[in-house]
Amino acid sequence: MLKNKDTLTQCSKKVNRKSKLIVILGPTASGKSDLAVKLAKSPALSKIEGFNGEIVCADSRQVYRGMSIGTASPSLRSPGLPVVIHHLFNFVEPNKPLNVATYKKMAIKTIKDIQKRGKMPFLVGGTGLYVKAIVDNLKFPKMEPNAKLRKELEQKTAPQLFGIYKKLDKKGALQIDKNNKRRLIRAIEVCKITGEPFWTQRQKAIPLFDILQIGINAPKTELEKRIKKRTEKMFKQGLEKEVKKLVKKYGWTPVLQNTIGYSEWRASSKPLGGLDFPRSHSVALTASHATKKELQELISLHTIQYAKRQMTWFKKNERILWVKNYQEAARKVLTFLND
RNA sequence: GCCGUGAUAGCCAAGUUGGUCAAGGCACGCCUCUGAAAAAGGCGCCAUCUCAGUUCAAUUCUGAGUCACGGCA
Repeated sequence: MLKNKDTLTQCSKKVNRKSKLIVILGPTASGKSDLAVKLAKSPALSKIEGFNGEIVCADSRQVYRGMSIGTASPSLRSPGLPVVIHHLFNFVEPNKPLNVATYKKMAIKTIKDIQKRGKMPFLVGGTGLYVKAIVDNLKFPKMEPNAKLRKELEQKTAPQLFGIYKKLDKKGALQIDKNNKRRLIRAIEVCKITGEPFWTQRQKAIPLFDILQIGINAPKTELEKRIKKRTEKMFKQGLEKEVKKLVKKYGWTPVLQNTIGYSEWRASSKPLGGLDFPRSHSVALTASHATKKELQELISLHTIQYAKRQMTWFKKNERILWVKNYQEAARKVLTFLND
């Protein structure tokens, strides 16, 4: 049954069919990376001619160099798994932040290149916006962040910023998050420099690829358990050393300050009421045994919270096919490829 | 055993010289998302240790009890 269909679609494929892209997403610690590797090298799937996967990162932190342990980079995972080529991992200095728009350009270029070589790209990661940028082909306002203007606007209060924005973009003002300074600043930035209202510049373009989105998730309690275990493992793998090394080399860059597993080691990192976190944790970089344990708990908590936020993002995406295991995923991939 | 201090949400923690009391913060639940996204922001949820007294009215004042912490012995 599939064979007949196959020959039929084979023809049209060459004419105007978009190239295929498989997206694997889910919350942190759900097992995306392992699943992707297995799918990419699956013997069952390799029967299909030309099927041979390469992985492209869709994770806003795994792109940075030297942050392997804290971001659970695939480079140090599951030594038993087959070797698959990974792209856009571990390649940016943590003092040169990468943003969505730049990421999108690079990812698309990488995906197209993989397709050109006759291989199947797997976009793998948990950063909702990054995935969306590719899947929905988001068209970002062509306006690079302006550090000077941002600094200037940063001094103002949210109501003040809202006042400014209202004058520049009436329609946008009705919808924007009034209390969110970061968004207001970006919106003003775009309006001021491009001379056009921000809201009309947020657009989607025609999708670039024929996309299958596979989501993997676990029940909440199980995911929490896995996160705790993984955090413990990070400490054993030498997270402390990694953090120290990075801080020594780059200082507390915005990236390091904004990454779970790293920021917690910082002196001024916010203590947590619920955990009764001691002030002494400000000496985290020379942490005592007790403090380290608390630090580990804090990192686990932050990771669990992050996982929930990720799910909030993914829940909305109705095109995601949620699977429980490799078999289910493999079946979906097979159908997708034969389609 | 005696003296002192305290007891407010799952945790931390304000004010009320008596007026439907109940600020914050964290956790927890839900959500928003177009160049910082592991970011930023929004909404929701939960409370005065027990018993008695004074009073029109007690979370607040008084007494006793219970528990906790500190000191003395």
